[in-house]
Amino acid sequence: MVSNRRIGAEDSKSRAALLDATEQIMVEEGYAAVSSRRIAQRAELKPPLVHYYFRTMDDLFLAAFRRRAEIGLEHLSMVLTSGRPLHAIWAFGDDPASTALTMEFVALANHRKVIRSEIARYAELFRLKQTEVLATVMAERGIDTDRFPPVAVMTVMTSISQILVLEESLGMATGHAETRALVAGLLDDFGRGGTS
Amino acid sequence: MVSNRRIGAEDSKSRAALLDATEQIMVEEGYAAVSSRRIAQRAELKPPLVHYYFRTMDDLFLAAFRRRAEIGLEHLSMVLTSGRPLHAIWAFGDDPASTALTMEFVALANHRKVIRSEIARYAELFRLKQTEVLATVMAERGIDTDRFPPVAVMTVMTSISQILVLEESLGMATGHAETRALVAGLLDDFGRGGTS
DNA sequence: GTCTATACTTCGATAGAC
DNA sequence: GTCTATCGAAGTATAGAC
Repeated sequence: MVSNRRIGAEDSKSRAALLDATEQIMVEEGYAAVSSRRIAQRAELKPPLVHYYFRTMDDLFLAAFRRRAEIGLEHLSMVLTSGRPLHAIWAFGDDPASTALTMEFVALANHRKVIRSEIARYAELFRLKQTEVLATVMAERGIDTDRFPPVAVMTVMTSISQILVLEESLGMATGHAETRALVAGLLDDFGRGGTS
Repeated sequence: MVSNRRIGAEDSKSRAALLDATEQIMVEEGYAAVSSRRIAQRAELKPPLVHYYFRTMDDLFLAAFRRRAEIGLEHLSMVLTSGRPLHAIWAFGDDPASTALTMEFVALANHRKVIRSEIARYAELFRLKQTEVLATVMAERGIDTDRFPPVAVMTVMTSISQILVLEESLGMATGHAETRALVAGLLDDFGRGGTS
């Protein structure tokens, strides 16, 4: 049975504060540390307010994810029209704060089923958008896109940056400097228009 | 103040059952779904038994992680002496079940500080062990290890397989087939002894 | 439109009986 | 070596006051 309880306005200041608090707790302590009480405490509001603005915790997480994903899409659009699109694509995935948050949402998706499809949907959007730009650059540089399909190169780039950020958050470092140097070198080669 | 409460034997059947249950819940529902009551229910034991065998939940997670990591190290040792070490390294990281569990532990580490250093320690161990074998193979094949440091290649391979498995668990597929084909091709090239 | 009081559930953990 | 009884804290969510 669906509840008829009233729900707070979307442009409320408190609502935004609750979403901000949610993000902060996720990054600092992990998604499992997010609870209505902790969020309210962080936002300096009363716990039940969480349920006034978001009917369930799923609704809260969904709203937090969508807000962040939309910001990311806008950011990506801006950045891809910059002078060095390849480096821009790499730098985009190499941002620790946003990657950490993304990985928390992915972990969250494992036991919040309603989150899963939304994450997958946006992740596909990001990949396609980035791949589009990458394909253009690769074609311009005369790189063999049969041997190196842009979508595969894009997937590899994303994988590397995400895992590097993830490992660094654990305090790992083995192989990181070498990997970053390797990627930087390859990006420079691609940028100059090597044949492989 | 340290509790003097008694603790169960390490070779107890119930203790092993509790660790099994912990793993199952982590994979199926995420680490946040693991609670002493849920574990006991899954293992068909009484809830307080969890605290009899593990003083705290941190102790439980630590024991679960160590047990799995040691199994992984043994598995890795066996696999690396096989006929096709490159493919063995790749296949090792490309195993969905173990990767899913690993990613849950990583997510868990974000708010269970005592887990973090243990995960990092084992992850470094794995990387060094795999890199050692990779370096030997690359040297044999005459691959330029200055331009492609084995530890960087190893980091990249691990990144790709982990992210592919992770994304697939979300229901994503964009770029995966192309990426797997690209990796397979490169591994074959490396295996045959290309110059780059 | 916003917040408070509160019900109900589940959690981790301990002491002590068997 | 295992289980019962139980405490205090924290969780989600709702009804209703302001």
